[in-house]
Amino acid sequence: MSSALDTTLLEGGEGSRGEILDAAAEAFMRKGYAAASIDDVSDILGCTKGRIYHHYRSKADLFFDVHRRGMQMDLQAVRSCMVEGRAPLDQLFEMAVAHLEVVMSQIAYQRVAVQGLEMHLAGQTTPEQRKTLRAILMLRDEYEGLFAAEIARATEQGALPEQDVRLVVKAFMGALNWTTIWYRQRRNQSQAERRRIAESIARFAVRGLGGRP
Amino acid sequence: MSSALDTTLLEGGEGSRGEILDAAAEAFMRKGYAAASIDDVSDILGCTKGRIYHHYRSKADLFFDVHRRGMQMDLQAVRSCMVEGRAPLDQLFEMAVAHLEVVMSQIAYQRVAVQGLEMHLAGQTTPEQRKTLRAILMLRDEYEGLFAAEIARATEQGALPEQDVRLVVKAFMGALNWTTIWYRQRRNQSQAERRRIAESIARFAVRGLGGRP
DNA sequence: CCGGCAACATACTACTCAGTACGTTGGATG
DNA sequence: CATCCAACGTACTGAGTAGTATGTTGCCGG
Repeated sequence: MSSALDTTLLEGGEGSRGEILDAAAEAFMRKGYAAASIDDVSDILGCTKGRIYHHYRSKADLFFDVHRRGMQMDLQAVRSCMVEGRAPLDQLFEMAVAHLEVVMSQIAYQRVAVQGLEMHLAGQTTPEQRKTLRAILMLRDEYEGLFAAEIARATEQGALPEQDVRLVVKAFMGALNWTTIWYRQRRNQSQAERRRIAESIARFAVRGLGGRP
Repeated sequence: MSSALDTTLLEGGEGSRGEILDAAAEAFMRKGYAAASIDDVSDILGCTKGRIYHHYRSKADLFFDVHRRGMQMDLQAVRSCMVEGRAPLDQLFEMAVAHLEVVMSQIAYQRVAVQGLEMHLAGQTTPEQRKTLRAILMLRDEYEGLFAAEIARATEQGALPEQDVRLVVKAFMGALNWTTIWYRQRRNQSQAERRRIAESIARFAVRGLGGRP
């Protein structure tokens, strides 16, 4: 007898809601938010719009849920790889690798998350939806803050040169997140190969900050 | 008595076509390709669709022209900053700065160019349009190739460690192009301030390759 | 065994918007 | 001064789609 209103919980991935989220992520990735229709999503699932509108009040709400889920994936992966006492630069490297592995394994959700970020400018939303969007973007700020804090720690310890953290963290995230744009899933691509890609990009990002290789 | 069919020339910026291009870049930046309507473009110009369809056969053609123009801006700026005999890492730094200054000064065109890149996956185009899109994406490959070649040169000279150039050039471009997503034009933002931002990001990118600061 | 509700499907409506067909005008040309 | 055409404006159509109103079904508790 689970509550039918726990939209904010992270059950996405199980049950009917989870299937809808996966299909929506796929559809939004392929065509983008505006071009993807609700019928596209239901076609992927082999059902009709009725099912989707039974669970979500609007297309925007569905999109936001996919976006939020993508951010939660990032947050969980990166948080769980953070350990006390590790050198900040090593920590940053591991965080970057963790982020990249989420990007490559959950490319649909991650591309949607980037779309949501771009959508920020286009104010094509109702006031209530803007509130929701704000909340998700705060999740993103919090996420970026994890990296920024680690950069600041490294700087305090003298492992990085003094610099504008607000600025370089953008470049840092850019080097990582650009992967959502060029990366394509290959068949027979081993876990090890993805790991190699993640480490290469992560090494680039940490070196970019001024960390010695 | 200028030819009325020289669509491929880079006259965009002058005359009626140039105004349409500017307005289209603005509209596509604000709402994205799918969400922006031709009427949005004509509203910006204070005219009607008639004017636009007199110059462009379809919305996609207009978008492609904006995309192409954006790439031409990049190519011109970067090519004109390349000089013979300069050390590859210095060259890369200057190229990155040039790219970033185009991004910040022509944010609309550059955001559209990134959209066009993302659109590649979504095959929402006719066969003829796909051909056009291919041609523009080849422009982009050529552009990326300028950076890749310089990275290879630096590696040959021992200024950079051996690494997967195909991969790191993606991270390099990512650090630069991510600027199209977070950068916002500020009033009273001096040319010097923009220069400082460009140099910070460029320094990050070159360092990421393994170049000594 | 029966009422009730969650979880859908079906069948619509209203609206946006790309593209078109055609009218209008002003200036260059002869 | 008549003609012609580029450069628009006006008015319309058709297709696609978000959202809704209303069935239908199967399961679950009493």
